Amino acid sequence: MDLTNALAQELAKITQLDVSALLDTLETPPDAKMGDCALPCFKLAKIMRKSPPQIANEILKDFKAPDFISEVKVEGGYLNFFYNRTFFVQNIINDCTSENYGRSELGHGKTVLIDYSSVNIAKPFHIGHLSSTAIGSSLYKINQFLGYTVVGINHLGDWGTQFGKLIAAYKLWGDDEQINKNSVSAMLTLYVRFHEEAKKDESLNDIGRAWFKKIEDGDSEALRIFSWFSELTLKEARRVYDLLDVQFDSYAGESFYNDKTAAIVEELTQKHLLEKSEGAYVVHLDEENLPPAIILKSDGTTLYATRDLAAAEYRKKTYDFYKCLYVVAYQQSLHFKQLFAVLKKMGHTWADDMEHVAFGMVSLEDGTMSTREGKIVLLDDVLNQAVEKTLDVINQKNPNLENKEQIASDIGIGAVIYSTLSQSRIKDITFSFDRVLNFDGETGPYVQYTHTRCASVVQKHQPNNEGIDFDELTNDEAFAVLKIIEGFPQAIIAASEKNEPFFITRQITELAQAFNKYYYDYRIIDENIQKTNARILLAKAVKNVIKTGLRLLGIKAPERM
RNA sequence: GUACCCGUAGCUCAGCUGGAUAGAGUGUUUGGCUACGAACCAAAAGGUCGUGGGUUCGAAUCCCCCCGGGUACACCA
Repeated sequence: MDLTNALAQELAKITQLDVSALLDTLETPPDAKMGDCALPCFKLAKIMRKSPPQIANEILKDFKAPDFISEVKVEGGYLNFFYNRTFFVQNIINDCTSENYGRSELGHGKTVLIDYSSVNIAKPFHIGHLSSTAIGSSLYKINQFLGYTVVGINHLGDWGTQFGKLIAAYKLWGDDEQINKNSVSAMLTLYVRFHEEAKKDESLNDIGRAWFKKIEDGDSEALRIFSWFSELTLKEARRVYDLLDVQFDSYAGESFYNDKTAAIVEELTQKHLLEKSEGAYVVHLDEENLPPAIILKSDGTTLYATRDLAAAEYRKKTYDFYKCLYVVAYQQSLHFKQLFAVLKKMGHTWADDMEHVAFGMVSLEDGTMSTREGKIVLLDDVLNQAVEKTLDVINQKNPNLENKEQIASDIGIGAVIYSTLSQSRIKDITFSFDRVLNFDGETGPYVQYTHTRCASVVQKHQPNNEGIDFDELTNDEAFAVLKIIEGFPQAIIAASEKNEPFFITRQITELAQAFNKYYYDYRIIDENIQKTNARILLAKAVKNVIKTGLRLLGIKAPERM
């Protein structure tokens, strides 16, 4: 039962206003002491031509408090309602101890596509890739929890002249043993060396282009080398994905769409959208106030945008998505605007169902990252350091803990994921080890710690059938905890609508804070069995909601730490 | 030059479609482990919400002008 909704319906009877209008107007007071729900009467003042306090008093006079409201007060122009706490507690507590609390069938029968992480073949996995991976993966879990059918797509960066160059470098200086041993870092070394030498010797670029042509033409040697590189890269990526608990349903990348671009060019031509301009073929987007989208280069070859058009059509045809999300850094926002605009020009109204889920860029304290210059922080290093630090902390605080390595991994990696999902995605991040490895305050370990506290106290309690004294949970501190829990399902829906996993991070962090306060002010297990049962129920609820929230972020919730 | 994004406490960030005294964390100073986990809790200090206008009963929030920072803008992905 949604209390705000119920209250709006009661108020509608008196004020003759629309329930939905009242729902929009009702708000939560800034301080819990003022009330649990408030009706500001300022807007009504104009219509009713009376002062706001006067209106509030008149509504109060006619208001017959239903059983879920215990008190109503007028304060200034506000009408403040207090929930009947006993009613509230009983209403919420049973639902929220279920694993399915917050789950819904909202998205039943609808498919959400999420394009995220998108690794580049032969490029290292660095912290710049973490945002897309963590945000995308979390959105995957969130939408799935809301009943959507979700398809996770890793749109591989596996097409382009660069791969011809890489093969050329391999043919010149490559060492199989080195590559098998050091995988991506060996490939990167080759690639960097190629660029250095090409500065001195222009002809190398021609060799690179020739090798790329061979890939395009399906030359067996070129393909063999390339797929070998791809496999090695993906093997490394998959190891990281396993650590981060990230899954994909498709690895169809750029090369997959390469043979589907001709149909796009054909379609654009038939629809008279393609125009020749400065040697290239473009779609003009003047009406949309955007620069033209280049579809074919002067030499007749395709571009990234062409393949993305092909991918969009393929995805719509294959999955008939309800929504298609591109979790890609904001640097590419123009590209996506153009992509969506071209699709609309083609008559694809479903382009409105596509969305660029943009996020801020990650930079280092001494500037932007650069793969070619080797100025990067590898995700592996960050994860390893985080796990190592966790192990140190465990050895210091809880040296006899069983299964230390696994738990250190859950917490260290959780800390890293939490830190990327702890603010609105559009904000830029300056990477700092100090910040990521800080485990105090609003951090992953803090939330996990609260979870283990709950787990620990719940485990100490002997189950019984002596009954539950729900009034034990009506004090301010317990009530504050329960109100946050009550808001959890809405937070999940909001996270899905706005594509902001951070909404969940915020919700469970606030929950942990409220519970930790409660935990210090009240003893959970004491002689009074009925009261103890109630407090244990609260701990179970908190444990359950934190666990669910963490799972939606892709973070583990250990029972001990 | 054009477009988009960002600007809130020393630092990192919340603040929902406008509402009551702008909140957390961190850092600094200080207090709390002989009862369920101190990766915790509590207290102090810290703000002309970048500037200036406008709309409104009411603006951190909406609109406009500036200022500062970032990103992107024709054949890379």
